[in-house]
Amino acid sequence: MLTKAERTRKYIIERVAPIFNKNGYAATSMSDITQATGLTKGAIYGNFVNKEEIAIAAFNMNVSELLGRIAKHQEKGRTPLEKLFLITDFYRDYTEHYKDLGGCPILNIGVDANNQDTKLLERVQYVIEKTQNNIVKLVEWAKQAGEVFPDVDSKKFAKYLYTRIQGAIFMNATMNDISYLHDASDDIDNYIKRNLKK
Amino acid sequence: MLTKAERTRKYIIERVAPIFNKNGYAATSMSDITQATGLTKGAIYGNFVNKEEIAIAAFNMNVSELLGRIAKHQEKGRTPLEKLFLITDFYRDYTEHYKDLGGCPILNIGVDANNQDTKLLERVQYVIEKTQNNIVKLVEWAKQAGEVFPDVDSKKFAKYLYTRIQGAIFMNATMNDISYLHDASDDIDNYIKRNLKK
DNA sequence: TAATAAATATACCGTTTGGTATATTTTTTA
DNA sequence: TAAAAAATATACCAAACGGTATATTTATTA
Repeated sequence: MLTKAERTRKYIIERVAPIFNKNGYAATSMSDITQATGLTKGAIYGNFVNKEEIAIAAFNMNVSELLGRIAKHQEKGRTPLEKLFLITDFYRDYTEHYKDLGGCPILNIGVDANNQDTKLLERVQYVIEKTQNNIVKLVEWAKQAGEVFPDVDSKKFAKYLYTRIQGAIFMNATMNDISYLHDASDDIDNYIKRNLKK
Repeated sequence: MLTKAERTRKYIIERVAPIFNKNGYAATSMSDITQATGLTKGAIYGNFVNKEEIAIAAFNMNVSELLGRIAKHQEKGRTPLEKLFLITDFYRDYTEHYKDLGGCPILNIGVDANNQDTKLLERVQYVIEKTQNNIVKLVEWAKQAGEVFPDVDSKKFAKYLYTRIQGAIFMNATMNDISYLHDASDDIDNYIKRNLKK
């Protein structure tokens, strides 16, 4: 069983994660945090050394939540290629996830932490690298399964997929227009069908 | 000739624009502004009603500077198709411009102003809309010039181009890797050659 | 160049900031 | 259930926040 402090810590992060994601680091104040949690500064600083640690924990939670949802969505597919298509499929109704997470943590914190917070930026970079590697693994698996041409540059494809989606996420968020995500998903699907699929 | 106030106003904006672009609204303080300009609060508030007005003026300057550079780069081309290719060509060494502007104002302020500042967000949306319309006009011109197939969906293409580039700008900024921009430019060029060009 | 107007500097305002020392309460252990 | 430990609340800190009233300086006009 979790200790009281562990439960409180988790509770704080859950409550605060969407706020940091929406507002960014500087625009999220300690009083925002006490207000959202109903706790006092004593409780907050008893569980975190400073504001930055809360922001990092919040980002980590947002990311694991997002990646968890993608992984769950991918369970519908059996073959690696099916799982690949389920990534773009996930982002087709990203707005739903967008709402309760308070936006895309990679985009929001990536931009927010740039020139501001080294630790946070390094975490963002790590997550992007890791996510791209997962796509690489999927493509390599698809090669072995004979679903994809063996000469495909899986790293280059992973970067393409990720970048195409992130651009669409930004445009969707800024222009409040879901079609950017739909078009991106369609594009990537067509790319796979034309250039990867045997 | 400009009045003293007009010169000061311009000077303040020039000095402050990259700071707002890098740090975002909340993380840029009035003391950052007085420090960067060497002026006092009296001088600042004599020329602007509040911090938000400075931020908007800074964004406007960053955008017109960026769009001005693109327009200048496009002057090298004569036909509409040449001018289209010069857009992607511009972004191939965007890092250079990235440095002295303090990043891409559309990306940075688009993300920063979301959920934070309505006026700024509306300005970002307006600029995106306008920029996309410029691409639409260019494609329509290319159609009339017989360089591009008449059945091309110019609006959809403009959205694609813009989104593909913005994604690459984000990835370039976050991962500090120029290859994202190179690949994006190459992709778009190939797309034009395969789907637009007669 | 003297008077007027415009622009900038100074000194201050109340509020909020992130953070902390300590008192109190709650949970755990014996 | 009593004592010890852990967790939370209270009350406070100096510094920084955005903003303003007014004094001083600099430009402009006559």
